[in-house]
Amino acid sequence: MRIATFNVNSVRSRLPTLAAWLPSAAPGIVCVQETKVQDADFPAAELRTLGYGSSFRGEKTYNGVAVLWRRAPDEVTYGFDDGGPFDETRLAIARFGELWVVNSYVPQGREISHPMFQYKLEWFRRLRRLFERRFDAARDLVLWCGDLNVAAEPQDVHAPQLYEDHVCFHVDARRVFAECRAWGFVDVFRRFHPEPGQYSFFDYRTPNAVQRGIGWRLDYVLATPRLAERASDARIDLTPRLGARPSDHAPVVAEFDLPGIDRR
DNA sequence: ATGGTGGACAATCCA
Repeated sequence: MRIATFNVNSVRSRLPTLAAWLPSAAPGIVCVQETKVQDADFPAAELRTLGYGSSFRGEKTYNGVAVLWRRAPDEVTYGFDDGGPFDETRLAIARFGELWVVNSYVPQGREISHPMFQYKLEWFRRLRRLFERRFDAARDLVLWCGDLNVAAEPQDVHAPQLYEDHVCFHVDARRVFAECRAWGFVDVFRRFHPEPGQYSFFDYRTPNAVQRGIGWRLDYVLATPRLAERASDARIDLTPRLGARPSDHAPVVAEFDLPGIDRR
């Protein structure tokens, strides 16, 4: 079972990219972020012609998450259930048999001094409490995917010394992300790629960023231990960037031995 | 120190 996460930066403008990438990459499940479309206008029919069903929650212009699948999930819920902001266009939880897929688009935070940065920190704390309430880290098969808008370690950004005050590398953002992971997640991609220079995000404003290695790892595939031990590979797929209008993010793709999920 | 590009949507906001 191949599972991917992909911040598409508008699912409608990225349809040609998806039409080229989905058949060749052939993921069974794709966690999509930044669809930037309200539900009435989501291109479900176009994705269906590519062989994928979709579950989605979006809004006009901003945010939006979707789960693309070859075999339909048993249930999908959106947003938080803790009485705080629902953020249903940033969080989707889909169950495929025993496999729980948590797809998140974490708030970027804007600036360290901006209220949205505190909102971002609180978002990670809320997500950790959601994991605590809903799942058993030692037993359940939970996959946490998405654009998490944090470079976890210095090797996850091309010039860490430049970005200590950046909302995606500030020590407070890295700490709450680490505390959320510590609930019980393994960084599946990093297990297969311990080497530096593996980035999933390249700023549009940096010319030839990929070729120059000027990027960030902001997109993650994280798994509870029982799921992580079934992983056989993970990679950042730069081929969608070969198209005419690439997203600023690249997909992260991982392979899991989950025969019961494929054939359920 | 600043601005660089791209997306949505129609003047800026967000990343």
